[in-house]
Amino acid sequence: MNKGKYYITTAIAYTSGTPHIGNSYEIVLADSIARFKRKDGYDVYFQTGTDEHGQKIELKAQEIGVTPKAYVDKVAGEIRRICDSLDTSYDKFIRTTDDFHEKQVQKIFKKFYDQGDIYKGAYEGLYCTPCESFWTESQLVDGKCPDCGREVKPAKEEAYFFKMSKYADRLIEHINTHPEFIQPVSRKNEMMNNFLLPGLQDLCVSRTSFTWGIPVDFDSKHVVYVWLDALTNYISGIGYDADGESTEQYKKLWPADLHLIGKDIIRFHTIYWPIFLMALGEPLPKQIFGHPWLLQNDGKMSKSKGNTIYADDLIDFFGVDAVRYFVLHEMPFENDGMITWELMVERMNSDLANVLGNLVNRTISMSNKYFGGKVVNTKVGVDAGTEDVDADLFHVLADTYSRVNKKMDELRVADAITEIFALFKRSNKYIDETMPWALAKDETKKDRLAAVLYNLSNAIMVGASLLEPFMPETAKRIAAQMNAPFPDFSVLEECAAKGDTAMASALYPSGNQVTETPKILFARQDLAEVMEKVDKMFAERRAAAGVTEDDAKTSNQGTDGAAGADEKPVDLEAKAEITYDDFDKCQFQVGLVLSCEEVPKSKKLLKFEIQIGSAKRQILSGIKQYYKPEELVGKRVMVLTNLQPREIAGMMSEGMILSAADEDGNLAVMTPERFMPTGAEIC
RNA sequence: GGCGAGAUAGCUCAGCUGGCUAGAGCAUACGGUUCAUACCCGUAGUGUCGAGGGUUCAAGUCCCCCUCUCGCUACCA
Repeated sequence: MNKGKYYITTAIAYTSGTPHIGNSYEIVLADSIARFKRKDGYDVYFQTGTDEHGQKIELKAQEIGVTPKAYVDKVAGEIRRICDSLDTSYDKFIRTTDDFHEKQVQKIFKKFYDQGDIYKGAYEGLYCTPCESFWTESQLVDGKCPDCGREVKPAKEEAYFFKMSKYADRLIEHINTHPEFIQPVSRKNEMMNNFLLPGLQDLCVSRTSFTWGIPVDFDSKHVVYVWLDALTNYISGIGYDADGESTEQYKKLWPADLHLIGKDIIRFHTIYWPIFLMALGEPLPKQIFGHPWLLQNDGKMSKSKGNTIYADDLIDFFGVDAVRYFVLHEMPFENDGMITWELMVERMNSDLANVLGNLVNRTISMSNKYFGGKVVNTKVGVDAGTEDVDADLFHVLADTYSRVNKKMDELRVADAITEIFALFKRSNKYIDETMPWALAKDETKKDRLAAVLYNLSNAIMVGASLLEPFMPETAKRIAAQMNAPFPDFSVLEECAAKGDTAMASALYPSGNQVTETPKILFARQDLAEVMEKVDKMFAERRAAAGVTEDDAKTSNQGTDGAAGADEKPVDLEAKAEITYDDFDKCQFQVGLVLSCEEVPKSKKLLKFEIQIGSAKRQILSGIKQYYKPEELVGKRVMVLTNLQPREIAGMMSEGMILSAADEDGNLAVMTPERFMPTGAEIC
C-alpha cells in the first residue's frame, strides 16, 4: 500500500571536524523515522549531507597546508563513513560543493537580486570598519556602532542584503495557522517573541572577507552567505531549478515533510529558510523539528578534556544496534539527553540483554528442547477461550502497532521504542504465567505447550518487525533465528484497525522450524571491565595527543601544552588588516583587581574595581558565568584602558578586561606571565 | 533586562480542561520460578507533589507571591 511520498532531511553537517556521538545522534533519529515510514507504506526519500563552505574551513585547510576542497573531501568522507557505520539508510548524501548545488545557489541568488529581494549594500555611513560589520539605522547606539561604540563610516566593502521584512507578515501568518510547523511548540514562541514580532532585520547574504564559498556569479568579489548556501541543499538535492526546469522528482517530493535539525539552528530553519522559499514562490516545509541535544556527562561535549565519545567507540564496545537503541531511547522529546558509559552499559544489560535477548534465547531453546525446533500452532487453550493470559497477550499483539505508530507521528521516537519493549516484557511475563517447563512434564499438555511456544514465537516476530526501523540488524538476526519473514506493517495495521486478535495471533508460519543453535543477541557487559577498557582507551588517546592526565583533569587551567589531536583550534573570521598606527591607538595596561562583585540581576556582569597605576577605575565585564568574584580579587589582568567609557546596566564601565575564549564557551582572563606592577604598559 | 518553560519517589520522568487511597521505568529489599544470557515474574516501599498565601465541597492540577533551575533573546566595551 502506498501512502504517498515522505521527504525527510537532516541538517547537513559542517565539515569543520569529526562529529562526536552527540552530533551523530541526529542522523540515527532521522533514519529511524525514515525506515519506519518506509516500512509503513510511504514512498520515503531521506537526504543528508555536508555543509562545506565558509572561512572557518578555509583557515583549517590553510593550517594543515591543503586546499579547502581537499580538506572537505576528507572530512565529508569521514562523516559519510560514520553515517554508514550507524547503518543509516539515506537516499542521498548531498555536499554543498556539488556542482549542481553550487549552480542552483548562484541562480537563486541572481533570481532574488533580479526580483528585488536582494539589494546591494546601501549602507554607506553605517559601516564599522574595525568590526567589519554593517548596521541598520535602528541597530545603532547613539548613532555609533553597537559593537564597538565607534563612528560608523561609509561602506568600504559592499554587501548584499535580503529584505526579510518584506515576507515577515506572511511568515507570522503561516506559523500562526500551522501550529505543527515548529516542533516542539515551545520553540515557536521563542521565534515569534524574539524575532518576528519585534521586527525582522534584513540579512546580509554575501561576504567578501574570504573566498571559500559559492561566488556570486555577477559580482565575483562576493561569496554567498553560508546559510543561504546550506539551506538550499534541501531543494537542490532533489532537483530544484530556479529557472523553472525542476525535475519530476522535485515536483513529487517538495515540500519536505520533515526537516530534522538541532535546536540550535531552529532560527535559520523557521525564519530565514521559509522566507527564502516564499521569495522563490515555493511551498514551505510541513514541519521542522528542533531536537534536543545528547550530552556527555553533565556538560556539553567538549574535545578539550580528551574524553569525547565518538560513534566509533560505542560501536566497537557495544555494536551498532545497541548504540542506536541507546541514543534513540535515551533522548527525551524536549529535554536534553545524557550519555555516559555507565548508562550505556545499564541499558545494554537491562533492556537489550535481559529483556529482549533473553526472551528470544529462552523461547528458541524451549522449542528445540521440547519439539526439536518445530513451532506448531495447535491453538490449544486459545479457541477454548479459557486462557485469559492468551487473550491478554493477543490484545497487546494487535494493539502495539497503533501505539507505536501514534508515537512516531508525534516524533516521540523514544516512547515508540518503549511501546515495543512493553510487548517483549509482556511476552516474558507470559512465559511465567504459562510455565512451559511444567507443561512439558505432562504428556497430556503437550499440545498446549506447543501453542504457548507458538504464541511466543509469534509475539517475538511481531515485536521484531516493529523494532526493525530502530534496530535493523537485530531485527534481521531475530528473523534469521526464527527462520521466518516479518509480518508486514500493513498486516499489523489491519489487525490494529480491526482489533483482530485472532489474526494478530497467527502471523508466524505454523510448523516452521527455528534455528537449532540460538545465538546470544546481546552479551551482558560487566561495568567494571568496560570502564577499565574505556580508561585505557582515553589514556592512550590523550598520550597520543600529548595531553597529560593533569591537563585533562584541569582543562580550564592555563597550559602550555603542545597542540594535540584533541585540541580544538579556534578559527575566526578574519577582521580587516590594521596598520601599526591603528594598533598604537590602543593602550593596554596591567591592572590589579582590587575588588570584584556580582552585578545583581545580571546573568553575565561582574563589577570590578581595578587599580591602574596609581588610579582606580570601575570596569564591568560579562564573565560572571566563568569566575566567582573572589577568584579574581588580587589578580593582575590585561586591560584596554583608553576605550571610550560606556554605561552598562546603569553603571559606568571605564575600560575592558581582556580574556581568551574558545568555541565551547570556555573563557580565561589574560594575566601577565610573571610579576608586573600595576599600570605597566602592554605593548 | 525582555519573553517562555520547569521544580513530583534515590535517579529519569508521566500526571489533559481541578474529583476517589499520586503513577511508570531504572535502582533497592523481599518472595516465587528454573526454559533462558545469575535471567524472568511478583510484592513492597518511602514522596510536606520547591516555599508561603488564596479560590473551591474538593488542588500536584486554578490565582498571587517568593526561591531556585533551564531555554531563547538582549546585554556581556
